[in-house]
Amino acid sequence: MKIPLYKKLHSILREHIMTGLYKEGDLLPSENELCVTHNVTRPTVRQALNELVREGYINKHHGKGSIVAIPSKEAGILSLQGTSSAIGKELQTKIITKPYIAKWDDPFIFELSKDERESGCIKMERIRLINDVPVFYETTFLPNMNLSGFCQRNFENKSLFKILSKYYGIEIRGGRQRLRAITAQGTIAKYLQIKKNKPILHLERKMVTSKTNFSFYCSLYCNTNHYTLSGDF
Amino acid sequence: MKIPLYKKLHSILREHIMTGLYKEGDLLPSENELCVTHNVTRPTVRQALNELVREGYINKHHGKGSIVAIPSKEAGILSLQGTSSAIGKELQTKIITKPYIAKWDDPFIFELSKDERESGCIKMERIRLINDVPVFYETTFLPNMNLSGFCQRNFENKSLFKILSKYYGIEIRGGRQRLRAITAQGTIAKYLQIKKNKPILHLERKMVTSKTNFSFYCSLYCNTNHYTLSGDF
DNA sequence: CAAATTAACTTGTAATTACAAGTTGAAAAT
DNA sequence: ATTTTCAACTTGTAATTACAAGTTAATTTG
Repeated sequence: MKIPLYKKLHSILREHIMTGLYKEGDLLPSENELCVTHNVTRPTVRQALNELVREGYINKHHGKGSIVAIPSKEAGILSLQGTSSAIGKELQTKIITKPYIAKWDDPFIFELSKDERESGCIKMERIRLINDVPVFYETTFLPNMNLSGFCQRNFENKSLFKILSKYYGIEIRGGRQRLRAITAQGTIAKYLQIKKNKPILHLERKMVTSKTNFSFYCSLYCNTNHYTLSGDF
Repeated sequence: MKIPLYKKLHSILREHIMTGLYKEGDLLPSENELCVTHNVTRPTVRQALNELVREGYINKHHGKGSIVAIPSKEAGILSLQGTSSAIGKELQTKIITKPYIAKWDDPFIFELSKDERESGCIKMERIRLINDVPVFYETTFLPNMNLSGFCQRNFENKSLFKILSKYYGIEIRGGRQRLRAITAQGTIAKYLQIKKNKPILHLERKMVTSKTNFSFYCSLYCNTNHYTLSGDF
């Protein structure tokens, strides 16, 4: 396969930033230095750097250089946040049903392209717990396109985003989300271990990725009693 | 003033798209044509077009051309969307309490800077109705900084965003939002004309603007029975 | 010594050239 | 008439050159 030089350089530099070779606040090598070390010309280097700026990995300063930044990831995507207590330590992911190949629901929560409909659907149900208390009940839907070995993977306590990024080179580029407040009933109340008619949040989300025409979807029920859904934009 | 050629071209083309000279779906003149008509070279044209792509005004297709698109504005900000019926026509805004100067709640829903706390608060309560049915109950909090005549303005059926943009040159740049599902009680149930204990959505939002150190806030209760909160990211 | 200058960096803008690669429709072959 | 081929578009990638303009630190000047 033929990968453009600026894309190669871009992923090399991004890798160096992500692995910590270049740390936050560091000055990246100058454009001319990068030209020499990677044997390309300045327009090519600049194309790679512009991508990094766009993604938030660096900030450029006229006359000074490129400074490494931490990209504020998942902007706009709502994610969990503790209301008061510390969060992050005791987050668990429990698999209810492992990924399996199924038909798309009809009608589906979002409009599907012909390609997506024809390729079928990989479905998967998970619960997220904080301090052993269930907070999310999430159903994920992925089109069954070039995801070899996906169903065999172990998702227990692993991030779907990271797995898609690491093993399939798929990054989230954007998407659409819809929110409703509903009351917990039957299965959902059971999974979230709350009483019937308690208010919960229902979030339907479409994720558009870096892989052309590849989107995936999720339907998520959240008990917002102790934690909120929050996000930057 | 010295404005780069690619920026000039960029704003010319953006203007043409916004005024409708190039409509959605139209094919933009080719890069070489733009070179001739604007008397610049292709790298310059491409730089201008790349900006337009980044902003969502056009999509480029290898071998084909640049197709005009409508940028999905207010990305990340959740806004109202009808579930089925047509929306947009029958949206009303009703003022519950006109803007008035008050003290900030303590504690406030977001952390405030010293400047904000000292300047005091402009408070305002509104209800949004669709087809005469209340959907939002919204309290807005603005720091009382350089907003001369704000309390005297008429907000009935007017967009706060547009007023801030038009009369004060303030544009929304980003922000943070938090979501919870709760049950309607007392005042809120009354304003939204729903029964007690019905599930509603509570959204707390901080808006960061183009004016340095100027942010404003809102607390919003939404009946998501017939309409959802939705947004792109 | 302190201030001003300058030289040596940095990124920003821009023209020029060349070829690769996807798209489309007209011309040629079947 | 239908298919195939191809020429004429389009955008994508990349090297080269040149100068403008912001930043920094060493050097010169007062």
